[in-house]
Amino acid sequence: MSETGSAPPRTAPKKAVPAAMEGACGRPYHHGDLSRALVAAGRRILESEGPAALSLRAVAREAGVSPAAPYHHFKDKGELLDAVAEEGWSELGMAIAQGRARTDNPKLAMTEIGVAYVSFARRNPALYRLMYHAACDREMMPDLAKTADSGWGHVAQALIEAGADPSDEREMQLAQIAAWCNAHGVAEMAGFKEFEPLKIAMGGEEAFVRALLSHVGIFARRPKGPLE
Amino acid sequence: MSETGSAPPRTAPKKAVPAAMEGACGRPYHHGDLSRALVAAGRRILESEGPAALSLRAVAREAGVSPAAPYHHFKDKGELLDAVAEEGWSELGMAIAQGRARTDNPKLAMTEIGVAYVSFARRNPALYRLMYHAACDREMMPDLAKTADSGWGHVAQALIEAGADPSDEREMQLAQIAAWCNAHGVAEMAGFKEFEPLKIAMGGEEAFVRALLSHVGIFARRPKGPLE
DNA sequence: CACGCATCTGAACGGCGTCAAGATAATCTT
DNA sequence: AAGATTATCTTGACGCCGTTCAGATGCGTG
Repeated sequence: MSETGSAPPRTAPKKAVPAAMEGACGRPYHHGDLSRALVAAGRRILESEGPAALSLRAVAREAGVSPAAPYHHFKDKGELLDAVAEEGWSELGMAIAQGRARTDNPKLAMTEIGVAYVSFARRNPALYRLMYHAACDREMMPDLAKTADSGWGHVAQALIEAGADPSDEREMQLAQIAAWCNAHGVAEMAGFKEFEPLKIAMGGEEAFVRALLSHVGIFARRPKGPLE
Repeated sequence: MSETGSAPPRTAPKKAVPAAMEGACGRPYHHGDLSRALVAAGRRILESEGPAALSLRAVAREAGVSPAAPYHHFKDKGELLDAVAEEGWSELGMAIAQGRARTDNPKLAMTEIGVAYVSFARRNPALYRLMYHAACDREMMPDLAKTADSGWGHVAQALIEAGADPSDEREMQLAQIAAWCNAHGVAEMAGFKEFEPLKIAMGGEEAFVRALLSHVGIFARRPKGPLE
């Protein structure tokens, strides 16, 4: 009961709907699977009203349940937000895969991955912030950085294809982390209002982001080699 | 009365203390200059109890005044936090200057600046987060990035000394922004618990940060030249 | 059908940000 | 020096928040 992510049907298929009382949308028996509805409601509020309006009560209201209902699916507000963040990380992983697939040239793979990362963060700024804080405050590392077939794996492979030495484990790890740091930095700062004129002068935000990333080293060609 | 930062004696010298009723510390007439006391209290709470405990009421409590007292010095909670953030940016500017002064080699200046930036953020994680959000959410750009003699100026000069072309205004601007993005990214992500083993294996956080920064391109030698 | 259990509601608690009205004390005017 | 003015602080209140708990509701099983 006080456990966290052990077994509650967070994403469970929920057997089957008892077939009755479908109120326009789908709300099976008591409510249906509230967990998913709550996560969705949270995301909707986050996008439309901003993070300041993302209260547990508001989420419950949006989902049409009482303020206490969420506590039967999440230990507290933080856990609900974690679920929203997790959904975000998963989508970011897919965005990265799509970005990687956008080019055949291995030398450009890192750039496309970086652009995809930043683009996702810029399209969902509030969500990205939530994701980052969830990953940072709790020790909850996103799957993105754990499973080989998600974003992290693509980064590793792109680094190898760009000439990194896969046998130097520490260097590989450092390069991956450095790439993540850079993408994160650009993702968060690309939205500053003060850069607007420069963005316009460069013909749009994507050009701006590409320039920033290419300045960054890892995302441009990087001939490898010792530091000095 | 409803004005914000027009004239209230935020940092004013306060003429003189009426000389009387000094209760152990310095509290001139009604309270003294509450503004400063509130900012200091806010910072103390932020450091000791974390950002979640940083409520306006807690700050007032810490400063020994009623919950409504701060409203005679700040329009709302946000403005008080902005004041805390501003103090932080000012200190970061000094930290950068100190970092720059740590080496005579112009080629290493950028690295030292980056290390100083990240080091400050790592020593004051909650404060740095507050600073970043203040700069990001409001359009309040920190002085760091405006006045020539603060951090920004040092970055520009370091870039020039490292071989950047000062006549190419756009490139200079981009390089500065890129440097800031990178430092920000490393500053925020260097604290991830999952990197702990790697940090230890590298002999401490500073070595880790230096490696990350050097991977980043701008902070290492960067031979300049077109992208491809 | 009756029972058990997961799910949801209603009411309540303390803490929060904020505001309006009143008290207090420093400054200004005369 | 005395009264008027103004800045400063307190008290009390409002609505919203996160959270808890006792009780209602209705699904699934025996």
